[in-house]
Amino acid sequence: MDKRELLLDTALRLFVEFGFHATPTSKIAKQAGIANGTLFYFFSTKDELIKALYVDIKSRMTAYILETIKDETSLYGIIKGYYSAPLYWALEHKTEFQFVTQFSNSPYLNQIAADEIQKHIQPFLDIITRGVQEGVLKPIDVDIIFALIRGHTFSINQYLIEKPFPKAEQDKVIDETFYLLWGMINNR
Amino acid sequence: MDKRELLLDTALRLFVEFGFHATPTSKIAKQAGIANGTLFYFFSTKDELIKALYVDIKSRMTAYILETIKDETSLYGIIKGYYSAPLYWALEHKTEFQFVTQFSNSPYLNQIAADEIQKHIQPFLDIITRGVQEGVLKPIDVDIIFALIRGHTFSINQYLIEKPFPKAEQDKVIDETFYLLWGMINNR
DNA sequence: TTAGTGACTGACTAAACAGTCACTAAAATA
DNA sequence: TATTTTAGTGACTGTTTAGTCAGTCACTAA
Repeated sequence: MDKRELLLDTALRLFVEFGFHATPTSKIAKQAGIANGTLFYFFSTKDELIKALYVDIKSRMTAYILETIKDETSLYGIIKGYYSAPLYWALEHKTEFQFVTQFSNSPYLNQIAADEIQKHIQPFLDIITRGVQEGVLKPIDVDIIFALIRGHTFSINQYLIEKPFPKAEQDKVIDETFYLLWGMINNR
Repeated sequence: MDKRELLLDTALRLFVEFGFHATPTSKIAKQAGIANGTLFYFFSTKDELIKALYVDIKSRMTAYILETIKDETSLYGIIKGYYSAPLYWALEHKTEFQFVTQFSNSPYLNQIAADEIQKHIQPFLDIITRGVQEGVLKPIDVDIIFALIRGHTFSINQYLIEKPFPKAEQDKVIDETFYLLWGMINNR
């Protein structure tokens, strides 16, 4: 791991544990075993570091999701992937997921360009639109369906964090909650 | 509005706009037109102010929800109330709701005693438990049902913020999304 | 009328902070 | 080999910060 990565990794853990306000750059550098000035060599300001961390994590998560669904052909399979892949990723990357949640619900999110966010969700919106057009999904506003699926993911992630299960049971929870979700949006 | 309230109100708006890290106590006092020292007369530290604000808002929201559902007798009505009342409250108190969201997803939440949180949600958990026992709700883990309802509320709140509708249409969205939610958890 | 109280003030301070800068050591390029 | 670029250092600084404190003032009640 090079020093830039090491800084990002250390910052991640400190931000999640103490919050942005209570994590000085000096503490990040010290804990990473890297000189103070090096942090500012890689990131011009503390805010830049925070934003870079978000973009970095977000793109890794997106890559994982796209990799997971790449062989799915049915709408059902793709939507299930978009629901469950983030959950599996979150279980393996708890701190990262928590950071993204923290960041997304803070005023920092406004500092990320709208199209940077849009580009991550657009493919999924297209899929939902197709689902509605083909009559597989209920004829509801696409943004509502999107919000519901995403909300479902966050809810169940929260549930799985608060009640840690063995792996096999986790899979069962994810499967069964998708079944509930699918029942809600699917056009029977 | 007395000075304590004025400070809380000013802090609320600044925290939501700039975040905890970028809102110094001096800025809060100045913007409220109150002396610096007065802030520390009412709140011993900045952290205390932040926590007091959370507790204050949370209890006002809970009071509103309980008031809304107090005459409901059916499980259907109560659960609908627990879903929709926060949404109506959030629409009238956007900044407050955003603050609670921001706070809840930050490490500050850990500083709030677990039983302080529990006391707000316990009555609702009891209702859900009754619903499952009576066979009105699907036989699923009560905490899952709770997580799903709460997640639904957050999702639709987000949707309503991003797509502002006229009042009549808002009501329609809330009603129809509750219908979807009810279909998912109700034991047909 | 005096003594006390609680709300409130704003100048002040010590510590902490983000960010700078002059400097190296090593690697890439010429 | 000589020169430039890149990665990295850590002591330093100017500013900002949370929090303090000595004191004012309106009011109360004995």
